[in-house]
Amino acid sequence: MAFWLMKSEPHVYPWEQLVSDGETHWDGVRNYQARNIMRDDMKVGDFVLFYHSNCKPPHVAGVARVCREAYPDFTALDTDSNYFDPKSSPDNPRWMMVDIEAVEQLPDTVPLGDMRENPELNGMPLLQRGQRLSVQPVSEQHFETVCGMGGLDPSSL
DNA sequence: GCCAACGTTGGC
DNA sequence: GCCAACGTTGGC
Repeated sequence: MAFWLMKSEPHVYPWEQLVSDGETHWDGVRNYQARNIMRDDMKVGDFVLFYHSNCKPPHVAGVARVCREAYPDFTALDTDSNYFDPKSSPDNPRWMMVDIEAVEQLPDTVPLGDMRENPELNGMPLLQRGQRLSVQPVSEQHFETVCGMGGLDPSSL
């Protein structure tokens, strides 16, 4: 069992949309490091902190779970998609995605500033300078701390 | 809107 | 394989 954090801009795909969809395919990741994490490391049942970036304030909104392991990101093959990549092909798909499902909304969203101020989160990748990865690892301890800050008992998951 | 940090591209 | 130029991310 591993723990992850995934970023989404709320005006692109908000947490509320995941709740209403139930589950979704995480298309559009075009960064090799993030792809490798999805392809090699994310397993069904892993928990995911759903993070809203590029908003005021940035915050963790809810807990999701991986419900399908990596498979080709078909938007890379779709010429009509903003995520189209001419270097990807059906025989040799360059980009991968996983599916995630909503698990629990945090009773209180957890703002980035609060996370920075919490010494229990020291070393969390999200808080490192210049961190831009849209899919990143979270330790179990940090995962539980963030849940707690959001008013969610992680042992209830 | 600014800009620091980082990733990618492409000429050489 | 180096590295300058450029594009993107994302907090502030």
